[in-house]
Amino acid sequence: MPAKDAFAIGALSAETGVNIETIRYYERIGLLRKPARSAAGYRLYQAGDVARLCFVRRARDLGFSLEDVRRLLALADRKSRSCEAAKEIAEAHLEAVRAKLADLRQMERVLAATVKACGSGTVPDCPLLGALGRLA
Amino acid sequence: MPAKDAFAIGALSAETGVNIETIRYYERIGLLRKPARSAAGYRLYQAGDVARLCFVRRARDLGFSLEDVRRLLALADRKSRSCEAAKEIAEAHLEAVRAKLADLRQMERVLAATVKACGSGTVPDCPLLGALGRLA
DNA sequence: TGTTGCGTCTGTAGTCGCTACAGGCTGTAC
DNA sequence: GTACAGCCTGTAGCGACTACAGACGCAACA
Repeated sequence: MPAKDAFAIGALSAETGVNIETIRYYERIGLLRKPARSAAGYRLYQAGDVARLCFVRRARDLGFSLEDVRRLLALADRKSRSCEAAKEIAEAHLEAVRAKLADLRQMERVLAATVKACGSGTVPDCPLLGALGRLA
Repeated sequence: MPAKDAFAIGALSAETGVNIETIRYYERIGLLRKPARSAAGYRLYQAGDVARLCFVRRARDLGFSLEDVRRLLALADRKSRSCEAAKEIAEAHLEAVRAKLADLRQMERVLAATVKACGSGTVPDCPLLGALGRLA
């Protein structure tokens, strides 16, 4: 018996800001459990599903992979007192973020310098293209 | 008539640091032109191909999309005196890089704070999981 | 009672930039 | 001759969606 306050996928999408197709995708890959269905086959969600999907969205916003999200969800479900496992996941991810940050900063520096070298575009032999390499 | 100093794909890969499969991929999508072939069908490259592929690699290292790389290559080929078009591409990309940088910095801040809140993992009710949202 | 128009369904294919096979041919060294 | 590395094509997989096509459901309004 689906509760009275059940709602369809469009409402869940609106509530969480997660695309409808993405919600179905999450279900397909087993990140979200399969919801109840109406007689016509419509997915029927409840308040708990909103919370769960918001959790996923926040984790995704923080850049966690879906695999990480899956693990974090499992941990949150288990309500284990200590959060060592969660912390491990987050720390590993934080390191990855910092590595990517360093890469991007480097890119930014080089790009900015290169663009600047181009000045107003009146330089003969574009230094930007030159920086990438002479062809033949 | 392929020049005497022609070499196969493995050498091009070693020379440029670009994976063999990636080179073939670049050729398939038309980023690199099709090289001459030996009697047995082996790809035969020349010095110019090394320069070209290095150009691609540097651009990729700077985060340009393959579509951007394609355009930059075309510009470099045209040897047009002014580099306005190249500058436009680079500036647009630089902006995208900066946007991503801002995103990542935000992620880093939140993640670092969250991990820190977890402390040594002895806190009851993991604040990390809590930050993502209560389930049920 | 239509019919309009949106919402939802499934299933498949496309995106980006590779990467990894499988299964076969080539070229060289011993 | 035979072992073994290198090369070939073609296809499928990755992550995380996104975008259809084509069919059905449902509520409102004339």
